Amino acid sequence: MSNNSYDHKAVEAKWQDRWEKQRAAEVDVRHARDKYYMLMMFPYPSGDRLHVGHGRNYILGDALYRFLRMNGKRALNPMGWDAFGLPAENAAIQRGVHPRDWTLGNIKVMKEQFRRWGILYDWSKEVGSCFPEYYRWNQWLFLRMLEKGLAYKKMAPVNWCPGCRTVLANEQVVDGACERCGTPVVQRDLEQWFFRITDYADRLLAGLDGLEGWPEKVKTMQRNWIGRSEGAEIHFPLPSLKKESVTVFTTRPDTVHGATFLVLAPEHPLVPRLIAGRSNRAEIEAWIEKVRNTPRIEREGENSPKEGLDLGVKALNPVTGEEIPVWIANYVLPEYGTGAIMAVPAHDTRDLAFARQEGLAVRLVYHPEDREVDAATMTEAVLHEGVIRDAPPFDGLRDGKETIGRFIEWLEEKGWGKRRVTYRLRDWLISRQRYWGTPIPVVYCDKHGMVPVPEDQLPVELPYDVEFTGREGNPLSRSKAFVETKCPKCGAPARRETDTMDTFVDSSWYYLRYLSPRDPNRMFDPELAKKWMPVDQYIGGIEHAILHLLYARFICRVLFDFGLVGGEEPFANLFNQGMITRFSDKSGRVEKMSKSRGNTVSPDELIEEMGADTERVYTLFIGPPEKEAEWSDEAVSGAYRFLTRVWRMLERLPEAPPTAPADAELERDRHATIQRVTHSFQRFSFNTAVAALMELSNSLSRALEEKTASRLRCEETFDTLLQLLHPMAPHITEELWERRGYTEGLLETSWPEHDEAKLRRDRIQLVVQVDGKLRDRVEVDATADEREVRAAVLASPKVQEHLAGREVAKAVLVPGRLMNLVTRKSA
RNA sequence: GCGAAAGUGGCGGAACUGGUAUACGCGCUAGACUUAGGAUCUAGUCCCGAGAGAUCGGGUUGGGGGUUCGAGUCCCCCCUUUCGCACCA
Repeated sequence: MSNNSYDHKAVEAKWQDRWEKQRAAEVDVRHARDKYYMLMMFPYPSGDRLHVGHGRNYILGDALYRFLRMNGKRALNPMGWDAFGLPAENAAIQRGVHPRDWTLGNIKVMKEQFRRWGILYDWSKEVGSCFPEYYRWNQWLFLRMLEKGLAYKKMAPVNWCPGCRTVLANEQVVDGACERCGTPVVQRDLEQWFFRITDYADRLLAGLDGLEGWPEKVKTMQRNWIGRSEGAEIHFPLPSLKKESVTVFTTRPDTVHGATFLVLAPEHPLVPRLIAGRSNRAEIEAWIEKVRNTPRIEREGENSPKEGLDLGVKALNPVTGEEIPVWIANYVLPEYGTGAIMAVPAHDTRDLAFARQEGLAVRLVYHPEDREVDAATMTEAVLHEGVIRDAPPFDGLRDGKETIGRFIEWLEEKGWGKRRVTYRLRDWLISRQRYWGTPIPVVYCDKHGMVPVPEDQLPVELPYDVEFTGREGNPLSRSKAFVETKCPKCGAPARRETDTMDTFVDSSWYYLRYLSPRDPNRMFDPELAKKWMPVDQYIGGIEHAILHLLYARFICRVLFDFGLVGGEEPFANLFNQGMITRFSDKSGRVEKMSKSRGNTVSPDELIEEMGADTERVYTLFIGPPEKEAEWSDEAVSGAYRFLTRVWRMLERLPEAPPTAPADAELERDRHATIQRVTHSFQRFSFNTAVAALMELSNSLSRALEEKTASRLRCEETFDTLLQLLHPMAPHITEELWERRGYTEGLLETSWPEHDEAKLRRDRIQLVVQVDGKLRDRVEVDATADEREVRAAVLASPKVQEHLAGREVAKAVLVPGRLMNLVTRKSA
């Protein structure tokens, strides 16, 4: 590196090496003077090559980390791997590589990429969810939750491929068929494990209000996902089943007398009994089976037709005493509410559509004393047709919630129903019929049934020696060595559970493990957790807005209830960076950068050609980080040119004269830039920070060119430029800093502070407006009072010209900025 | 349909609490240095009109209205785009 041209390859290799050797980011969590906990999302080491779009997340985080470091915060910035998952198992089936080897290989590749981006992680805290030292604590957590009734088993449908005789993930089902063999997929009920997240629905909802450091967007998405709705459940007796009744949930109990039929989900538990003696039973069952096997996406789709069958059974509307038909239909979902609805066609568009289609009665509910029927609550179509109009038997029905509340009380008095809140949120299904995940630590014994694995027998390790065919179910269930075990209670031969856990279990508590990654005795250290939690800054993609972030909030509350963490919320501040897009030749559109769309840019080639610093600066400069940004191949060179100019400036510094007239001007620019860049960093506005630094570089370049600043001033400005630029372009700045003769690295320097006094000018430019229009600029003393300013303004010939003799009715002075003369008499 | 965010030059985008709209960069144009350059440097670059010229006048932040001395920014209506959710009873 003896020559003077900018050899980015040599510079970057040198500093990446040095940071690695110095282990530049390590923090002793026990002695951290200045707690600041940063978190990048827990990446999945997929086999796909990383592209520059992925880089945005990490580059942004690293810029922030370096900024914090220079501001005296020894931030904790760990990285680890969400290493379990489906792609590893697919790779094993397709390429015969063991999931573990495949995953470890990918981790290596990704770490190397991080190194080449110049990103500093605290690798002494590295964790990987596929290692027994990590996943044993998933198992431990599971056992604790089982103990508290937060983990339980129930029947739930899975996608089943009869061809491969195996369970498929939703993404493996293409157009209702198995992606591998093309056999139509059917729904099959299996007993599966769940976490009772619905018990925490209200707390998860309430907690969102306190999360001031989260984007509104994400909070709204979580609120909608939880989907709390208030209403009532109402019982409709079934005369044919004696004491049984159908319980429905409704948000509009006040319309119950308009209920002209009931609709049950085909999966509703009462259905088999209702059709027990019927002649067309077989026909109905076949139809139910067909609906059940309709892929969920299709069944829930907006445009899929409503289909239903009359069960030929009657139910009693408790309020009207009328007998109404009971139907089953595909548009009623078993998971929501009670899996049954009262259909009020006059007040619900879906019920109306169905009633029309099937020729069912429509009854409008209104009160005789209401002059106008509440049109908003009623389907418009009803108004145009003859329908039965009926007054409710209860005279409290008017507008609004209060009425509904009183109505529910009335229902409760009569014993016909009661208040109820339901959630869209369902319990978290954690069972996966897969090999590559955390084994669920329970054993089945003929005598004792399901027996939890005792804590001292953890971890239940995944066997390595397993065969991957993609057929005949879970590979784990074919491993004799794994399945065959002894009952922990009686020692009799028993079978292990072969379901493994959803990887969202792994990622819902990893931030706690970073604090004591090698602790063999505990999931994490509660003392350290209390000290470091919540995470101060979490950075990641919007794609995790709901599932991951909701599960992590849930598990944090569970751990809080266990007394292991000090707060219910894991992440105080959340930042979601936008995606990088690029024009795709395939589709002819600008789209999210991805391998399948063929519009990726490889960091390898870019780094080879222009360097990691160029990629970093461009990525930060491209636009506001929370928004999407379109990658432009040409614009990248702007960042490269900027860095080259900075590089060349070093050898131009000696050209500056010992003393110079406009010293103060450059000094003001320097301080203004410090202020702007610092402020930009605090707002995550990296694009404007880069712009400000380009401006300072331009100013310095001009000063050198025109010899208007002294040598010392130029050197000082250059040094500041290097410091401010360091978080974005760490390699080149460290190299130049060293060449400037400093022995201490830039990371160890403290972030420059601006001096208000240096920003002040003796004379300032003031904008002059006449009736709000810009007419002139005048120079006045910075200390001038209103009278003096006014005198200076009126002295301007241009102003006089535009006043054209009119009288000034009012003069508005914005100190330091402008004066507006208002004439406004005749106008 | 419901919810959220956003519309500024040829392009990506600046403009902190209302106060010089278009910073910075890309692209483009002209010139310089070059055997050459997709290298580098210099100058110019929102639109319309006037002027040889420095300059001068007018207009412009999706459209319309309002508040204000003053609106890209605040309020109301409309249009468009993007994202999220959805047979949720």
